[in-house]
Amino acid sequence: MPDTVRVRFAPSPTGEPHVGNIRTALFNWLFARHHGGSFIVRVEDTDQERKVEGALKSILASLKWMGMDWDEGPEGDTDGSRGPHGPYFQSQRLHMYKEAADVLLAKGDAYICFCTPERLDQMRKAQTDAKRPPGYDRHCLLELTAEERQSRVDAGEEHVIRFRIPWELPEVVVHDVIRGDVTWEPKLLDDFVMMKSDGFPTYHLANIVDDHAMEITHVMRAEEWLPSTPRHVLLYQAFGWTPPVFAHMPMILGDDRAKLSKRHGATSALEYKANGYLPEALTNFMALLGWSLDDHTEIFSQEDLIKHFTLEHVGKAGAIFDAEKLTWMNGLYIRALSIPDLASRLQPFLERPQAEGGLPDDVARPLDSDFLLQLTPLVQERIKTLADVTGVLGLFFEDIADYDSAMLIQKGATADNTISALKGVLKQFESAKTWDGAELEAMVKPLVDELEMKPGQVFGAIRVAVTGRAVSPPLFETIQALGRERALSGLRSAVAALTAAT
RNA sequence: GGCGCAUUCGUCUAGCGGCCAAGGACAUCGCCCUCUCAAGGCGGAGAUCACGGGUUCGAAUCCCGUAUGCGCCA
Repeated sequence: MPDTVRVRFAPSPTGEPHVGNIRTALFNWLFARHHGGSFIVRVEDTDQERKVEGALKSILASLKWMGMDWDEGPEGDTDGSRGPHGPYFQSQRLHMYKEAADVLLAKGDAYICFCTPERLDQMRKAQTDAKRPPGYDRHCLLELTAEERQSRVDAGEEHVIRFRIPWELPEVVVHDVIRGDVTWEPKLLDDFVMMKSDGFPTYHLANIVDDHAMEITHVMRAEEWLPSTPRHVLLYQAFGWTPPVFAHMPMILGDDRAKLSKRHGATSALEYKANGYLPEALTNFMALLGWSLDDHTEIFSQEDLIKHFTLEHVGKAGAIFDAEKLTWMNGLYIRALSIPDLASRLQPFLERPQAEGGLPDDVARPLDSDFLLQLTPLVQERIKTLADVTGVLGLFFEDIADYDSAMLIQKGATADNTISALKGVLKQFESAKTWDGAELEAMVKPLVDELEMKPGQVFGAIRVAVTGRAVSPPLFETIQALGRERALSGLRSAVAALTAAT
């Protein structure tokens, strides 16, 4: 590899950080880190119409959340000054595009066009009707003299600048690392607009000018950009610049194989964060969307990814975003976390407002972190996302839920022996010297034999009595965490309820 | 409509001419473990490698065509 790899992630601040874009960022970032190169963030904000307030902030936050740091790019949301090739906001580099356009104008590789949208529509319609491929007919290049064009510009007439595609060339080929050589006929490409009438460049121009100025060595972007690449190659040729290496990565699709979009579910990286996914898991999962190392390894730390990521292993076909597999992987990562680490990640999810999935609002915040530390082992292997925690641990913070006393009677048990069991357990627990799960369990065991019941019948009854639920973490650890008072009162009300019912 | 890319189990993929009558993982099913729920272990089912032609002693792997899907432009 060349000594200094320089790659860039070039988001438009027009919306949420789409996982497709974040995956592109990840591949670029991994490539840079693998080769010891630079990762540059450049903000492509020339489309003022589509600019969305706060979008850039979310995009940068996503990168940071997933541990992708950049060597050059924005310092904050508006300060594009980190690095020697700035500014890194395209809206602050307009003069460079203007100068570049003037160079091509002077060389005759570009020309000024005054055609109105109405005329263009008419032209296209005629072409379509004649079953010919639509494309600009070079009206302003062929029908107008240079002097005419200049005088109309001087008169202040609205105009755009078009790139003159070298139709005389037999072919233009794009060398793509992933797909090999892809060839186009220049005749089939039309003279695209590179400068709009408002003085803003189009994507094509700005992109090439910046990639060249920023000394980008590898352009890695989604496959949807492949069709515009021949135009870019032609631009590089017109400027006399060496193009970067291109690599078009497979797209991320929804379950209907169409480009992943909002109607397929969560598409923003920050949504996954809010839904309780770990950045480690998302990173690992996304890396595997279009890339793989071998036939058996699939769990990769960020460090592993950096070590192994190469373009040779990037696939060609689009990949469906399988949220189920992501969820499985997230569970795996949760189980691998240390208890203190997990506890601190869980805390904000429990402390969210109730309406957003947190504990009931009458539970005091912040939560006691020692208590949470004690509860964490009980959830660790029972949740797949951090957001699942409320469902599992809620019972430790709420009053016992109302339940039908019939729930106390387990399969194969009777009201009578269940009452006896509960009374026996209550008596034992009341006499307990210490409140330790293992000791409490040892007290219950003989009772089970004595009553000739199955362990599950007794345990199940106790579970419902102390939690109000049929499902909970392991019983005696739960009872220990619940505390003596809560356990005893649960047992008492259970006995009372059952007795009253019979 | 034009151009381009892609096509291996439902899904993510391994495979770069013989090791493949195709391997792993998710999901699914069954069994084991077990106080519930999980987690974990074991096992099953699941792909005529889109289809049709070539090339070759030999093709999932190379070439051509067709189909389908997707993308871009309009």
